[in-house]
Amino acid sequence: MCRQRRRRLSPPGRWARLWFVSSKKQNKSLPRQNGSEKKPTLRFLAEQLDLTPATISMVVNRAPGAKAIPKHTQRRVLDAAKRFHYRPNFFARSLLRQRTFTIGVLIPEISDGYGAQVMRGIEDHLLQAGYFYFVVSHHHRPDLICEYPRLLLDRSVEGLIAVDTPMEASMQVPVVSVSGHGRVKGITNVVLHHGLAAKLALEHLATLGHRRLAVIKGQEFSSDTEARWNAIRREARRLSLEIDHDLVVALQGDTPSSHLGQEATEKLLASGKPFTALFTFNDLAAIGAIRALRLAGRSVPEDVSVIGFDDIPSAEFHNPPLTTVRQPLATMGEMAAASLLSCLTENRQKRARVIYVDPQLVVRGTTARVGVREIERKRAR
Amino acid sequence: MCRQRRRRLSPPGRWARLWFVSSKKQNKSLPRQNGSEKKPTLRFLAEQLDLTPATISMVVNRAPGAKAIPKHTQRRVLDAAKRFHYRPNFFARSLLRQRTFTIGVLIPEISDGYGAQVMRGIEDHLLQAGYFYFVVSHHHRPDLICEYPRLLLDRSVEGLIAVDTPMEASMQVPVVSVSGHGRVKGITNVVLHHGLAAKLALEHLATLGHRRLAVIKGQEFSSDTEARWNAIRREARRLSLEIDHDLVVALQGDTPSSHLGQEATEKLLASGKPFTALFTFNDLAAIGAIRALRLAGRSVPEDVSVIGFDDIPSAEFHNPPLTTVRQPLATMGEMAAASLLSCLTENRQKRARVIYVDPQLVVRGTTARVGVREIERKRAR
DNA sequence: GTGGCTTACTTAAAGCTTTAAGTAGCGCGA
DNA sequence: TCGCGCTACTTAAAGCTTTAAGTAAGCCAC
Repeated sequence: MCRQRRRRLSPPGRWARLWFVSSKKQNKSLPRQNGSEKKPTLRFLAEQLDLTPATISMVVNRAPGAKAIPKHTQRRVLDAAKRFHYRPNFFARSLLRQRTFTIGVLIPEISDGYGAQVMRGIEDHLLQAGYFYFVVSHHHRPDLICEYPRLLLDRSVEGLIAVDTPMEASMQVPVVSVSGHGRVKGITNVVLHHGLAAKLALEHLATLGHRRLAVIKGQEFSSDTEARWNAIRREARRLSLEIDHDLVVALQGDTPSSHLGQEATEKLLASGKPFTALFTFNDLAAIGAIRALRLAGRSVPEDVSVIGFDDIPSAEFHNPPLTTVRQPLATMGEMAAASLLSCLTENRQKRARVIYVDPQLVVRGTTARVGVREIERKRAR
Repeated sequence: MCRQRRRRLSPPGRWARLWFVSSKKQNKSLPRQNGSEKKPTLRFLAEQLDLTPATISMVVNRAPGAKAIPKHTQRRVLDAAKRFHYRPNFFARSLLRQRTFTIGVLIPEISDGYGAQVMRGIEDHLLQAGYFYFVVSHHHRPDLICEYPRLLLDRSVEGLIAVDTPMEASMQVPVVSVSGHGRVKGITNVVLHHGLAAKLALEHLATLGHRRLAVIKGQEFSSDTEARWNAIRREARRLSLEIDHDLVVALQGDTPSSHLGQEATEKLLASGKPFTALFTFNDLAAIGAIRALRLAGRSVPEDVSVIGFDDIPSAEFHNPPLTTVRQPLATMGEMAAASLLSCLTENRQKRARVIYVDPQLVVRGTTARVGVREIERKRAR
């Protein structure tokens, strides 16, 4: 059956057709009860123009097949598409093409400085490349860490970015980790060069004359905790800095906050062991630590030097401005996104690998030459 | 044609069928070249079990129609679904049901304290309700503010949440604003009670003896700027606080940062006009302002009291801790999400409205009784 | 006057799920 | 032996788009 022909040949046929069309049209284009106009579909457009959906599709997509459609028909189609604000249904298209241009992002918190910075990099890259993303924050809850990847896969994300989040190997889509837990088969990992970070921080402290160092480690669940601590120990040994067993504590608690750093520091002080420098797992903790030190009557940096980690935006404007090891968090997010997209577009079987990024020491106001009393003590020896 | 019957009746028919099935199966279940197993579909399951997709669908969804399916068949289906890790295709389902359980969120930045806090509330509520969301941050770029809503609608989001982002009225989906620009027809708006905010802050300052107030307004593009400034003026008049024309400046610049507050404060100081209190548009600006004041030799709060706005997480741990007007940002995000979802599920034609939330004054360490010099000057009068 | 080319489309299937409506076969009662 | 009702499913359409393959009509050439 070729409607077009019939129409050309027989006006009555045409009228019949038009009657049919308009009765259908009523069904289709009437505002729905709930008030919002239904979106126009290819078929609706086709009926309006007395063509078939296939034709419309080829024209609006400028598909190769559209070459066979004469210019005036193309214009007719394009005009109608504009007039009715036609936009292709993303889901129908995804269903057919098996592409969704959607990525899932797993992160402990979006709302703290760390997560937010990484997200910025991820977002930048993804949106620019025409991808959208779902974010889910799991607050380190194991049930959510297990469930969310499934839910994201249900929504046909094409890939996953896991920020500071443990992942199993066997996902059906490419996965890139930022600060991932160890090497996992098939997962590309963007991680900081912890060795360099430790070197930068500890050499800085050593140069300032510090010998007795306290350390606040991260929580168990954080991917960086172990690697960083190992790097610190190694570096301390190399520089013959003392790290007393009692002067190493870990952050306790799930929600990122300076309170955790404050509490950890109180433990450190309670040990009674002397220290002149403190290296914390992140800036948030450093800021809390400074408060604890001050409340205990020690001034920063005169009595104790403090080095943070991350360089979150508020570090610079803290009083005194925080000396810290900068992680290029936004860049790491960007790299993760870029790496993931290249997995998707290029040869899919790209080797999983580790991408190292270099930290940077940012010296500000919370580190200083070791205090006078300490110097005197050293001379006495 | 009833395959099942034929099978039961004639073994040869069954073999033919099985041969057909297994040849098809090969097509379907073979690992694809790109390495990842294709996801099993209803049809695949149906072929495995020699049933039709409809049956499988009803069973796995526990649809009313499944009552007619005997238990042992149900078990067979459910077992197969589990064995092959069957998960329904979200897109096919959305296409049919015309529901996507997806929301779009428009926000200037996710990565600053303000945006991140609001997002936290939004995310909490949305994920709990089974919705996912796309976030896009537009950095106040007009082209993006115009384009992103369209892109989100293309992806069939069911609603939009606009955080501090101007929106037109005519979206095809429900829209809820947080700190929206003015009243827009059809858009529900979650806004702070600016009158109360101004009252809390200025009464606090007045009680401390301050008379000469400087103000840092927000940028033009920020929705709250005007409303808050009007409220401050009204309240200042009521309390007969002076606000010299030269002691009102606006933040300049697109990227949220304490630098903007520092620069604004430098302008204030350059005017040469005296002031003993400063009310800033947000905490970030307050923190920058404190730095500028200190660099100019004025201590906070001894010489100048500073009040911020928002109560971002770092406010509490600033040194000195920041006195500020707390916006319940996470709650506002939650309310926006809740309001949007109720639009979607309840009677769709819910009246657009304004939801006011109350700020709270958080007195910390950056406000104090007006300084000695100022008191002497007052006495001299 | 028929074969073949061109033009301008159309057809049909695929992608996957859901749902109302249909039906083959069987057992039972009249 | 017909009809009814039940069981256990199946069928077909809908939701919207894309694509390869098909084709009606007209025209030209031989």
